[in-house]
Amino acid sequence: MACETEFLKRLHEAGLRLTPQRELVLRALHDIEGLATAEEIHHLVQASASAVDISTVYRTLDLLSQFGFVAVLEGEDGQRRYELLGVHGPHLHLVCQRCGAVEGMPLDEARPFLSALQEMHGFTAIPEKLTIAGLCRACSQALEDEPAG
Amino acid sequence: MACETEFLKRLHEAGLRLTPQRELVLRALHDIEGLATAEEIHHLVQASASAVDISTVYRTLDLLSQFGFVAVLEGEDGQRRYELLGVHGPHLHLVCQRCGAVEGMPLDEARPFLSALQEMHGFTAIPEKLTIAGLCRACSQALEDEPAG
DNA sequence: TTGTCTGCAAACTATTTGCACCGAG
DNA sequence: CTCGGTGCAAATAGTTTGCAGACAA
Repeated sequence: MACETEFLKRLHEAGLRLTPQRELVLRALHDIEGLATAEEIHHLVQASASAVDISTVYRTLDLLSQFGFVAVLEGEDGQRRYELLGVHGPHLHLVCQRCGAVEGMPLDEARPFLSALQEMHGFTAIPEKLTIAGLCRACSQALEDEPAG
Repeated sequence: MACETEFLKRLHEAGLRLTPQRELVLRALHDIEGLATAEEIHHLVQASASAVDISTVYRTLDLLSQFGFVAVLEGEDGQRRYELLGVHGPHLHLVCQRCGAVEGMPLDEARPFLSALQEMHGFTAIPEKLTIAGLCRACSQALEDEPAG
């Protein structure tokens, strides 16, 4: 986990410390390999250290997002999801509104679109934040077959 | 407001009624011409009828979104924003993370990208839900001039 | 010692729900 | 008379905050 060394460095720069709790949150994010809610992360952390409070998880996630180590996404259900950046290469998320599946899409495929945003609107998108709602292949097919959904 | 006639029709089809409260919510959405929180809508409605409760606003917004008349977006601050569809033409939103400005972008400009999603991932995006976080022209310039932000 | 970090409990906030009454068809 | 709709109040649920004690530099 090279991310841990990076984290430690950034913490030190800011006069902060790398505590076991913070390590565990980082590890949980690393293990999950994708989007996770604070509660899910908390759950995973508690498997190793049951005394860790969820408020500590929130505080650590806040720290990690300030450092730019994790992306924070607003879910359709009003819950935030967190994801460790830089582990699986830059990507954005396709979220199916029907089954909830989340597919990662390499950023390169969106590059022309993001450039167009820049050129036509002077808008610099933050791709880690980009979440696209829609229907996955399976679900759009299912809805075609049975339109009375 | 042609939308009102449409709304009435859909309500009747479902055996529901067009009440003054529902009319006011629709009018508020129409007047705002963009994204608004439930609270903002409630505020506007109360200017005409101070007794209307915010729970009624929520219930009406829910109804409108079920009918596909309004889009519901999750804001960065954990608040939902609502927008009447079909009034300003299909568009998506560019939200500046620094100043909070929201710019509308015609859907046509995103069409190639949405087609690519379909072809490469079999994913059918719901463009009304598409919110792109980033920096507007002014703010990205401001950050360049003064990187110690 | 100095300051950060933590767990706990309580506060907050946006949203949802239960319920009794009102009112249109 | 029958049901849908409303306001009110209370419940939820995710997240944030205040605080006293624990702990590292």
